[in-house]
Amino acid sequence: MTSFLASHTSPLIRKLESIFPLSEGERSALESLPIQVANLGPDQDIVRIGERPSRCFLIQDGFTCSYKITGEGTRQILNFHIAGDIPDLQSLHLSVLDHSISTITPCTVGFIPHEALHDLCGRYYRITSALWRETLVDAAVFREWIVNNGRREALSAMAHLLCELVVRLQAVGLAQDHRCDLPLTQSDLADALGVSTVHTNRVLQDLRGAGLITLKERTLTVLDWEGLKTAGDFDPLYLHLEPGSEAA
Amino acid sequence: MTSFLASHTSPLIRKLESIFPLSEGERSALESLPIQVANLGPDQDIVRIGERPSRCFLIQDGFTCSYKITGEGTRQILNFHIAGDIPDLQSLHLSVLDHSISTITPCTVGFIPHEALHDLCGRYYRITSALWRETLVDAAVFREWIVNNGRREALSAMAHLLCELVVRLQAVGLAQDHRCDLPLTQSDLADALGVSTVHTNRVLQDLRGAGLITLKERTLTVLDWEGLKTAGDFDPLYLHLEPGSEAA
DNA sequence: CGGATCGTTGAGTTGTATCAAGACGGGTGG
DNA sequence: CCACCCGTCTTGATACAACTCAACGATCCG
Repeated sequence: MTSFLASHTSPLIRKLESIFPLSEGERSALESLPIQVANLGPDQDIVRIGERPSRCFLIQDGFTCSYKITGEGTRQILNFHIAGDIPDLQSLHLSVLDHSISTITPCTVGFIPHEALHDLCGRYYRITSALWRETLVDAAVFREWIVNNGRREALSAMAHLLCELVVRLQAVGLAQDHRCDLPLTQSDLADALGVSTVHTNRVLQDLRGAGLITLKERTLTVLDWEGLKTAGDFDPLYLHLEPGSEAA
Repeated sequence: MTSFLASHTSPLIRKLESIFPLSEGERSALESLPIQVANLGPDQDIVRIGERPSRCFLIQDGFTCSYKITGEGTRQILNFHIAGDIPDLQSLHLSVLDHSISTITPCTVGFIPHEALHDLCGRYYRITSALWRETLVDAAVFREWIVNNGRREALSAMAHLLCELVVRLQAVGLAQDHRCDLPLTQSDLADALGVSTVHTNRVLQDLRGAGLITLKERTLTVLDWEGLKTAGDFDPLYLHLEPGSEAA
């Protein structure tokens, strides 16, 4: 189930290269990061709240989500993570995890020891900056989700979430022409928006009825991108994408 | 209204020292940061969404908040900031601001050029780590606010928010015995929780009626700390405070 | 003293939750 | 290969949390 391999850092290298061109030394340091690849099943916790991890993981394939469970037992999803993301990069400087992260689909992930990352950051300030920036973009997404959960009604919030997912998937080549594989259940979407699954179902029907999307058999197609953006009050500014990777 | 002064970085130095003891070099580098102090009036934007700032600001005194305005014109407050915070530290690596920050009370802030911070970080990896950590704690607070807005009812969310404010104020010496100055209007609280001001008013009355708090003339007193924590489903883990600064 | 801001209250409305039940579909074991 | 099961999606009926609108009281400040 688990194997040691060098040079499984390509999703990370690609991401950093979209921010600045890597030097020889930077590239080879990244390529020689020790990384332990694992294949995980669906709906399986990767790390849990309260733990003190000694490594981060890089998603190579699949969907994961960060979440918390309230005292009343309801789940709130905090973010979805896709290929190229390092969902628990924060654990590099926050010793205790304040949320859990679980797979949604089966996933391939690569574990990288904190020690190796600290070593890398100590030597290359630009890589530190780039990794720091990654965590700052995550924070920007959290901010937008506060707005989504606090000030948008369910229909608008759903439209916004779908816009975000399409743009992010497009940025890593997992969506084309506003169409993508979206392996989320209505219950996952409900827990991301903080609404019930019943209401999620009705909201999706409304979006379909308005001719904005189709969503079946885990495939999302945006039929009317401008309409969906308007319905969701969506402005991709907060995703801080580099020019070029943005959606039309 | 604005003056140049050296050595106005003491709130920052105190904060970093709570994480690790500073070396001679680190301390003197921090003390010699160029900082431009300004006194600002209440309800005044410090930075605005869309701007590309070339400096960060450190709060020396007063309350500020980060916020966004939705397409429908409603405000969502994303976080409150108090003395010692650097609310737009993220602008060091994200060129465009994705939200605005405004004063609530009159404030004293110190502006620090990005250039000086980059220079400092390039020379001292531990300071980089500490500043990075600050932004990670902010992100952890955003995560908790997603839960607050998504999965808690207004009464519970209000209790949670008040718990957070008391603990954070206590950590910087601005609250004692679960009592503090809280210069927020009900409208501010409403915009933080994503509810209407009318409902905020009623929720506060419920908390008073339950004997959990008093709140008048801008002074919050928690009468029943355990009760408020329970009502708000509050666990301070996500604030990542150092042991010692935590509330009882 | 008048105006502005903030807090409070009541009445009616809307968005969303809950409960309950059935439909659909894919996988598994007999 | 069929029967069954389980997770997911869907629908209807009812209940509740929170919103809006409107008005009024309290304070503070110029």
